[in-house]
This record gives sequence, C-alpha cells and structure tokens, in this order.
Amino acid sequence: MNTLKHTLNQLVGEALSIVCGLADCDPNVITASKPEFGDYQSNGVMSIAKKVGTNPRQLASDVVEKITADANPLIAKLEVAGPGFINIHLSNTALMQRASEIRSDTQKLIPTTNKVDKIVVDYSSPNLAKEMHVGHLRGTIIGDCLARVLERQGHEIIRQNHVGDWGTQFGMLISYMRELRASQGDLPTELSDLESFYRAAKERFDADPDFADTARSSVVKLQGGDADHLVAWQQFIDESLKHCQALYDKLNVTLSRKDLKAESFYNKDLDGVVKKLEDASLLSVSNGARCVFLPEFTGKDGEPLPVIIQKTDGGYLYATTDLAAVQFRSFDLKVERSLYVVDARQSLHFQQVFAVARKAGFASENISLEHIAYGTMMGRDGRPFKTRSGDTIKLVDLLDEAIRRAHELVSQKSPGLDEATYLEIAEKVGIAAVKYADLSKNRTSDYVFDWSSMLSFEGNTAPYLLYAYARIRSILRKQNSGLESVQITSVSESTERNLLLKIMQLSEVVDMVARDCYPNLLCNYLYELAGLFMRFYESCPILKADTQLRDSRLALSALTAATLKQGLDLLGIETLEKM
RNA sequence: GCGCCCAUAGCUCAGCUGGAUAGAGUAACUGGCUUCGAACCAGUUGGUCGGGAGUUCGAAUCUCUCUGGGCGCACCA
Repeated sequence: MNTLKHTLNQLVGEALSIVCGLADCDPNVITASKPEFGDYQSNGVMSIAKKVGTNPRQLASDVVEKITADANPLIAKLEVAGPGFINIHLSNTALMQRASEIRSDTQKLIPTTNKVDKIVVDYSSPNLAKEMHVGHLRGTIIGDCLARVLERQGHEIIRQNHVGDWGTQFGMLISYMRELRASQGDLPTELSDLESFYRAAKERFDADPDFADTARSSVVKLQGGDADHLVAWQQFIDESLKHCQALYDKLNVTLSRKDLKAESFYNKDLDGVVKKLEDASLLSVSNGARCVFLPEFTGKDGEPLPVIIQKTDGGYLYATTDLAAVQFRSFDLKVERSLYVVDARQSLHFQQVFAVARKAGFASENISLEHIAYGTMMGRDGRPFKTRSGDTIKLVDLLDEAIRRAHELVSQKSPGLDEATYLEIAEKVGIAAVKYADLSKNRTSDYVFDWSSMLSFEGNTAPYLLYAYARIRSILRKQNSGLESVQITSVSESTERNLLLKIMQLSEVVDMVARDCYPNLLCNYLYELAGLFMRFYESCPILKADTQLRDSRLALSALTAATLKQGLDLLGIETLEKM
C-alpha cells in the first residue's frame, strides 16, 4: 500500500501532465499547512503554469476538473485556492477503508520497500581508551534510530561499531596496566573505573619521562605484534567493551559484539591501501609524510591540503583506516549506502576520504557514501566538552540521574505500586526521556547540555508519548473482548478524523527519515499524534458511548496505540502498560 | 586567511524538495479531576524569523553582503 502522499502525487501529477501537456509534472503535494485547506495541498501548479505560460488558477481548475471527472474514490473534494493551490479533501469512506486494512495487520502501518538496499550504518564508535561520556549519546542513538528505521522498511542493515582500539594512547594504558599488574596481580581493580584509570595513566605519563618512554615503546611493541603486549591490550579492550555493552543495553541500543568492526580490524589492509594509492599515482611525500593532495582541498594560506596516509615514522592515521573501511564496505560487503553517523566537526575529513576513495577506486561507482553529521553537544560554557581535561559528564551518570528522577516522580504520581514495578517504570521512563530529548532536536545543530531539559518529563517529551500509550492501554484493558475484528466506523468528530488521518501518515514520515536521516521528524510526528489522541480523548467519550460508536473509538484507540508503539520502537524507546 | 555549520517568542527548539495569517514546549497568568489515568486538556500574554539588498506570483527557507557565534584547516581520532 502506497502512502497517501505518494498516491496523491501520482494522481495529481498525471492529471497535471495531461492538462498542461508536459511530461512528469511534479504536483508537489504536501500535508495541508492549515486544517481549512483540507488534508493535503498541491503546490506545484503555479510553477508549472509559469513554465507553460498559462494562468495558474485556470490550470489548477482544469486539473481539478480532470480529476473530478475520473471520480477517484479517495477524493471527497478538490478546491482551487489562492494563486493556484489545489486543496485536497479526502473521502471519509476511503480513510476508514484504509484503516480497516491496517487494523487487520498493523505491520502495514509501515509498508516494506520494494527496492531492498544493503546499507551500512556506522555509529557510536567510541574510543575504547576512555569511558563513554554524554557527548557519545547523540551519535549512538541517532545511528541506532536510523538503523531501526531502515531495517523496518525491509532494507538489509549492517551495523558497524568502528571503535577506536588502536591509537597511541593504548601504549600508555597498557604500560600503566602492566605496571599495576606487576604490583597487584592479574587484572588491576582500577580498571573498573576507566575514566580515572585513563587519568592516572595520563598523569603518570606527563610526570615521569621514563614511563613516557616505556609507553611509547609499548605502542611499537603492540603494533609489531608482541605477544605479551597483545594480551594486555586484549584484556584492556575486553574490559572497555564491557562498559560500552552495559551502556548499550541500558540505552536499549541494538549494538552488540557482532557489530564490532574496530580500527584494528583494518590493520591488515593498510599496506594495501598505500599500495593502491601508489599504483594510482596519487601518493606524494611531503615533509616526510606520505600524502594525497587533491586540488579541491586547500588549507591555511591557500596551501594544498594533504590527506595524510602514512606518518613520517611509518605509522598510519585514521584516514588510512577509513579508506580501508570504504573498500571493505564497497567490495566485501557490497552495500548500496554507507552511512557515517559522526560529529559534524569531521565533515572535512569525510569529504576528503570520500573524494580519495572515489578517485583511487576504494569505492565502487554505485555506493552512496553519506556523512550523517550531527552537531556538538556543548558544555555550560558554550564550548564543546573537553575530553582531555576530563570535565565531562559520564553517560552512565546521566542515565542514572534520569532514572533516579523518574523514580521519584512515578512513586509520587502513581502511589500503591510495588517497588519492583517502580524500578522498571523509572528505568524505562528515565532512559526514554534522555533519548527523546536528544533525538527530537534537529541533528545538525549544536546544543548546550542541560540537565533540566534532558530530564524533563512534561510537554514535548518521551513521558508524554508513553503516557498517551499507557492511557490507551488502560482503556483497552477495561474492554478487551473481541476487539480484533472491530472496525473504525465513525470519523464524524473532527478529533476522530484528525487522529485517523495522522495515523495514516506514519509511513510518510518514516520515508522521510529513511531518506534524509533526521530522527527528529519522527519525534515531531509522534508528539503530534499523541497530542491528537489527547484531544480526541478529552472530547469524545469512549467507553460510555453507544455500542457501535464505542467500538469504533476503541478500534481507533487501539490503532493509535499500535502506531505509537511502532513509532517509539523505531526511536528505540520501549512502551509501558502502566506508568 | 580559507572553508563548513548556525542565528526564529524571555528560555529550549520545530518549521518537510520556496507556499497561504511563522508553530510547539517551557516560564507567567486563568479555567478544568464525585465522570475512560491531571506526567493531561482548554485559554491569555509573548515575533521586525540577527541587519541590509536581490531573485519571484510568493522567501524563515534560495543568492549576495554585513554583524555575531561554533567548528575545521599536516603527521591525534
């Protein structure tokens, strides 16, 4: 089943083409900007009229006449308005017809795609040297949402967690670990707090030149494959991954160990990357480093800007690894799209990597490489969190605080439940609030981290959506016999009709999110959906209505619940029966 | 210096490929629980869409320019 928007675009587009004589006219049908304009509006007539040199209102009314003559059952009424808009009013019967199809199988709320793509979604990708902080939240949940959305559409999704496990810091960490292990046995207990472990190692590194030397030689030994160092490294990585996994589980993020493709995974390919660049005559030596210079990139003072492939000391850099990753995704995984959900500050890096990859043949021609950039989460001072000075907030602390506040609230709002229930509700509500606070913002803008907005439970927040869902479930529990076969037979109240139309539009929003990768569109949609339900709930008695009307409203409520649940699931937010 | 991103109500933010009178939340004030869950609903107040110019039937949206922020620009990732 096509979306309403898609169907209308086809319908109006064909009529428009016939009437004006131009092939493939875009009628530009969008949801109506105001209720008095109907359900949808076509904005495309004016520009087409301009193109063919006719009066836009005349053209619009010709189109209306043409469509009316064909008597499409979906359309109740068409009107020409303003300078040449066509306002589209849908037929109630058709809406209810569609609704009953979906009622029989709510999976139809989001139709599966007829062109299945294989898609890599690269997200989260923390540096394993340190513990995840609040700045890691965005990429992790935006990426997870996109993966869920695309997967739900039927695409074949390959999640890739490109964790940093191979940088210079690991020499320092391993050295420190070996030092502690010598004095206190196998796994140092300090490792349980990665953050302070890192800080202690760093202090040691800065304070003691001998230690710094040991650390530097550790890197060389590690990368040279020294068995003892590899063991220590592996232990450290395992420990760090446990921290990450605990957070993913807590956040209800779908990443697991099998999605790991660490930096170190590409080690074996790096020599080949250099070789390939050499063969393509793209490599040149500058100040001792091997670089690729592309004319379209210049740096300070108009100097050509290099992509450094190999350092003077022979070490590789992240551009090298990223090229290997492009190659792996393009030729081994053979994907159509590769999404990089990474901080916007790395835009230039990705532009360069993508350009080099195209030029040198690391990317096949048909792969779409997309940097899904997101804005930086700033500290109170309006500047990005400084990871080096460590004045960040741990992600786990944010989540715990959210859960604590949710617990306080739920025990106050819903007295009489047992402690285990409170804990379950608090966990889900708290985590949902944090995720939604971030997902509901346009991903491209920077924003200042703020406890109160992150942990708000009122207004446009996850608890509002969860509350709407819980309300519906509460009603359905009171009247739960044989609802499956009950259909929506009334949309005569405007709140009923608005709600039903909104439900039909989930798939349109999902299409947009899949195409443009903006999860906040889905948040906006769900908030509006929940709002429409709240209004319907206030103005239309459900359980007290006469039998037929009651059943229709129960069916509408049940369909709303299904829509909310599926939408929230795409955001990675779990629903609750009670809260 | 060059490049990318941003500037919308007191605060936090939406605004879909340019569409009709720019919307929410929050804060403030008012009203609504003996009636399906008040984490809710209804209402009031709140705007020169940073300034200016241009493109056109139409601009918060596109172009230019100025101002003010953020970020990036050689061996960290």
